[in-house]
Amino acid sequence: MELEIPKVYSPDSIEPRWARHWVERKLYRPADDSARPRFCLVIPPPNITGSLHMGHMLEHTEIDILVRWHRMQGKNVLWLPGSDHASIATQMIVERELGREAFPDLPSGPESESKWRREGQRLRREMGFEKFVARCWQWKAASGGTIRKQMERLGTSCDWTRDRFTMDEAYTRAVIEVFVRLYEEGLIYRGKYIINWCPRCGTAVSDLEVVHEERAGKLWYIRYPFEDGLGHIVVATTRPETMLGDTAVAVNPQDERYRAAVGRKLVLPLLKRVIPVVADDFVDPKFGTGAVKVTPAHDVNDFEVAQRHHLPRIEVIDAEARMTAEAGPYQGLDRYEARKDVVQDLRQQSLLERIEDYAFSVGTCQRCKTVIEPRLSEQWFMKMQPLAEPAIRAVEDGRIHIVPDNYRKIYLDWMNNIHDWCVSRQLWWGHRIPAWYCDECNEVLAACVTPAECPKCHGQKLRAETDVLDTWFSSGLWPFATLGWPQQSDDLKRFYPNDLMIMGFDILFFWGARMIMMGLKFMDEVPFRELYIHALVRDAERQKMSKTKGNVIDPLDFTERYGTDAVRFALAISAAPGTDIAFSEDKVEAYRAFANKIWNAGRFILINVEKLPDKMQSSLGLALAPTAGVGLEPAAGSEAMQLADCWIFSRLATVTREMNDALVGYRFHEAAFTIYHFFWHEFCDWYVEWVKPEITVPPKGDKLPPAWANLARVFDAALRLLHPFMPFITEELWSRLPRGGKEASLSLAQFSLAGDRVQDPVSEKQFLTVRDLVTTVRNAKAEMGLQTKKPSAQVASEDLRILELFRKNQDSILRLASFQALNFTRGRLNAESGGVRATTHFDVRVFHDVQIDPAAERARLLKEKEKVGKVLEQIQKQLKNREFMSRAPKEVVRGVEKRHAEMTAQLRRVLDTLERLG
RNA sequence: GGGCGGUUAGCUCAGCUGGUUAGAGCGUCUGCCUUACAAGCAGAAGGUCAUCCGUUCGAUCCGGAUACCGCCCA
Repeated sequence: MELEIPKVYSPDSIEPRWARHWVERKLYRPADDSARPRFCLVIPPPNITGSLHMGHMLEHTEIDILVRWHRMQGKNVLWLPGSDHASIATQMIVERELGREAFPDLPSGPESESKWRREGQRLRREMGFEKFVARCWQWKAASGGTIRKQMERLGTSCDWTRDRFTMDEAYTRAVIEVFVRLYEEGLIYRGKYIINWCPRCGTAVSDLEVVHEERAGKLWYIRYPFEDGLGHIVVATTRPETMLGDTAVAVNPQDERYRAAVGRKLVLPLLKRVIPVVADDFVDPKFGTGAVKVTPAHDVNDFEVAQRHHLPRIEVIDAEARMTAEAGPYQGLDRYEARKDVVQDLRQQSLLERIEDYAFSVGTCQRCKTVIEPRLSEQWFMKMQPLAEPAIRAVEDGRIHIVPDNYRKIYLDWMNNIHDWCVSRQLWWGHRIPAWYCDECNEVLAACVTPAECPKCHGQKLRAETDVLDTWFSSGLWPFATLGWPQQSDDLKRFYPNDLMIMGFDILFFWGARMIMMGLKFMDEVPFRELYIHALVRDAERQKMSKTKGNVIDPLDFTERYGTDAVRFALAISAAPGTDIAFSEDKVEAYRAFANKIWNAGRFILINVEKLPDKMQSSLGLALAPTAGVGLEPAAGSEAMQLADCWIFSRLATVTREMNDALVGYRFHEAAFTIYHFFWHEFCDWYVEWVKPEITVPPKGDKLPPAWANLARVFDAALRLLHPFMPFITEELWSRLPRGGKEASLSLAQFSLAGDRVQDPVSEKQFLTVRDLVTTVRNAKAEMGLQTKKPSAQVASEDLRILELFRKNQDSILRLASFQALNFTRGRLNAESGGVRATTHFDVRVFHDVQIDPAAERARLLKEKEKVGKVLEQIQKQLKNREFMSRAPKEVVRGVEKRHAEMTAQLRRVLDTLERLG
């Protein structure tokens, strides 16, 4: 019979079964017509190209803990899952796949990668829009569900019947609706500005998608001669090849050195174009020579300078980062080849004054790491300031609460310095911008349905926009578009605004900020009440995990080896708000051990349940029936039992409250630690050990012993508290307990059973005193080398109540400390024969027949003397301090005084013993 | 350049608004296969809370400076 419950917990035989069960039974659909309070959040949608990484695992663990916790508190819970279409990433993957099919025999490596990619891009254009997008859908159907499968396996308790995708038909309608409305209100506009261009992806990207990197570079000092042949100006640049597009040189108007030069003309080296010297405040006199070249078509700042001074904009670098015809002899060269040639030519013409080493920051494409080319380009933009203002107010006035608090500042900072957002992408996979150009009157129009004719000139020649929208445009609508918007659906009415959003810091601006702006704009209400920013999972050395470093930990690999519960718990107990997590295999191992501990506690109980007569088993089931759990209280038992029961039930109530408090504040680590400590070091180490005799001895009569009811209830309650953290093992053990009713799942049961009325500080204190005695004598035994012996002991105290307490609990004390007999004496013990331990409330003498090493005993006592002496010294200093005595609160002073008495007595005893020892 | 965070045991981290002897996991050492669990049990060692100055009766905690490390933004 015992073979049915293996000694070692093996999650792999249990977790997949429950994972399937939870999904198949659709347990996590909210009730349709619930009067219960609700709790709702939407997932930050993982993208379809991804597979689950440690960041998701943490995010989903945190969300799932909260969701299960709320659900177990009786709330009507919706956690809505989904994924986003990842415009650039998906297109890249599909293109590469096309390229691979074209050159299947190339070895893998970066060279082949770029060849595949280039060929894929060519093939895409060749096959055309329709076919390519069909191919993307095909890929999505085959590979886009990876994360969903992984999430299902991990037991994520979301409502899969509401799974959403950003390119679903309904969702797409929402995206189009939003675009058209914003366009009609003038919040979306089209224009030619400097944007971030990725030459490799062949598309514009937003500021947020550019990653700045410090690089070692050079500063080239170039001479620009004056047209009149009288001298020259030296300009410094990090990008000499862009000089071909210069249309001016700028200096600061306050700069004395150049005052006379302003207004004069220069001859642009190499191309011999005549350009003016202009004065502009933007120029930093301390940079380089204080004179900078102005390249309006290839630099944001220069673009603005050019606007102010009405300078022409000459494009010298094209979409593939090659030099244009405007670059004259350099036409067709790649930007870096051109740099080399330009520098060489300048040197030859003695126009290169010097070259300095210079560390500069360069923007790279978040996707492909290619250096971004700032480029003049016609794109669609979104005006952000009008949208940002309400979003700022919502956070400032507390309608949205950002946790941890420091992110609030970061959010506000970003919002206050917001720039317009380039939302168009020169890609095919994504939401096509619903705009048309009239070839007859040049009108630009946006509409939800394809217009038949130009509303302005009634012309028929309408050309559809081919650009798609930035993926993040659609993500901004996620909290309401997933619920059916623009329809006024029931879900939308019931679940908007969401209660919470949990996301990583890396997407605070991409998503969090934009969701807030869009929610306020289109729903006139915040998208969520709280925004919790979770930490970053790093490796054991606190390094960021990255594929290039090769330090990525695959959560699924760990899950297979250690169990989902162990990985979840390791994450949860490390998840202090605002602190990154140093994750390691050691940690997961430690919490696998915890799972094993839980398993064995369950094993102990279940093995012994089996031994109970059937009748008692059903009584036990009744004791655990849901109705019986209300206001959980210990059943009356013997006096000794009663003490442990009152203690553990009281602790249970405290632990429950502490966990609730911790979870309200997103202190996952605290909640996890609280239940860990309770389960292992209180329930297992003390309670189970205490009640063991009553559980393992076959019960007499046919009434269920109260010890049984109590043990089962505490275990049951502990499983409930643990469930949000370790859903699998708790579900398994809970389902194996005898039970009166037939509940579908622990995940739908009540979280907390213990009410505050079982709080019992007196019993708690008494129990701790008894525990103190056990620990003290165990310690004495160990230090005297008596671990294998079963000695007797004498216990003395001046407090008769303590002696009485010990006497009442004598049997348990003897058993737990492994002693033969105890006798009790009023007063204190002297130390003549050694083996005495003194504590604040009692003394203990361990009788022994072994020779105690007097030197070791002496050393121990000297150490104690020193320790106590030090503490005492501090206390005395405090007590002598008049200011402390008069100013500190009375309780604190009283506490110190009490402690002074205790420590004095203890020191005296130690000195005594030392003296007797000789 | 602007802003933010960190520095606590050998390692990784807790320590919630200042108040008894600063905690945990892992690691280390000692003794145990005690009939739930060796992924375990019992016990132990290990910290001038980065440095300096200040506020306070009292500072790991509050303020300032320094050093080192890290992050974000431009």
